[in-house]
Amino acid sequence: MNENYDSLRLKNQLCFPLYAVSNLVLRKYKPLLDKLDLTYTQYLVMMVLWEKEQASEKVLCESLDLQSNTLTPLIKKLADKGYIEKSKDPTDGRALAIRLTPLGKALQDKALCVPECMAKEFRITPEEANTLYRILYKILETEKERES
Amino acid sequence: MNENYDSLRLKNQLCFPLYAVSNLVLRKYKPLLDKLDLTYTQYLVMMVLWEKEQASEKVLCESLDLQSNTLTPLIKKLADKGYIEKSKDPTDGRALAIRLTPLGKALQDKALCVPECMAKEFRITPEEANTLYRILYKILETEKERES
DNA sequence: ATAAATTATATCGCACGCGATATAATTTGT
DNA sequence: ACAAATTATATCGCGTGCGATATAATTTAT
Repeated sequence: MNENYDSLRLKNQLCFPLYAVSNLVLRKYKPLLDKLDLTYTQYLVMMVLWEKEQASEKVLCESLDLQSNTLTPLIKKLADKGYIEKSKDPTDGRALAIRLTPLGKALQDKALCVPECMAKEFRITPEEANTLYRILYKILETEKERES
Repeated sequence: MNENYDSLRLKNQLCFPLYAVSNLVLRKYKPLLDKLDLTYTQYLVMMVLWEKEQASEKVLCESLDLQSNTLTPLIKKLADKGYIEKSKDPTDGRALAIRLTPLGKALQDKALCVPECMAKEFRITPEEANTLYRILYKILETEKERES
């Protein structure tokens, strides 16, 4: 191992702490979300629906930067749990109209403690949190521009 | 949806851009790593071994913040590909001694282009990259202190 | 009008991550 | 010395993510 390979040292990767922190955050959420019978990704879907009340699968895919091969089975699981219901969009026979059930709507109240609890889990300053947020969204938005 | 639920809006989560960027980065690495017959996590393991030449599974777990249920099968796959070899540590019968094969060592040269290519993928400034790196490692290290 | 292209959703297979648990080897406590 | 506790690795089951591909409905092009 000489300095020619410095670029391959774990400590010189930006991707690794990103990956490790992402895993860490998912582990932290898990016990909280277990109480709501939600996985992390299911929680994200529910967040979109708590805001929008109604959405197609396509809208969920775009909102969460995921694809149908991830969301199709996940939506089925949320429907099986009774949190959402699927129907056909009458204006476009290809599209799903995904809506919250009363049970799914009620879950929002139980979820209010989740952001509260998570805020206590990470000891970074509000400035650091803001900076992190801003840089991460810059990466996401740069990518969206590139795709179009 | 009223302001009482603002904390549950997707845009107010820090976890979501973290998760989305992490997924994005993995997607970006994939075509590059396919050429080396490595997955992303396998690449991380190889990076540790390129630096250390020899490591136990425990060392790999600690280095990558992963557990044996993830790494045991992954190590087996790397061994099946001929990149590493497993033997018993003679000083501790429980531990594995994991070492690079010549093929695994040679792979490092083919991997040199990976950080190069990835650097071009993300249009953030060096300052932003540094800031991101520093905050992410702060989160990881705060967590390690808390565990101990 | 209708064939071709596009779009929205669905299916399949593979490789993780991780909670839970099991097994084998070593260390600790008395 | 030896039973109990700890440690290192392994196994199992589940839920993603995603590349590849399929299917059905809509839009586009001529």
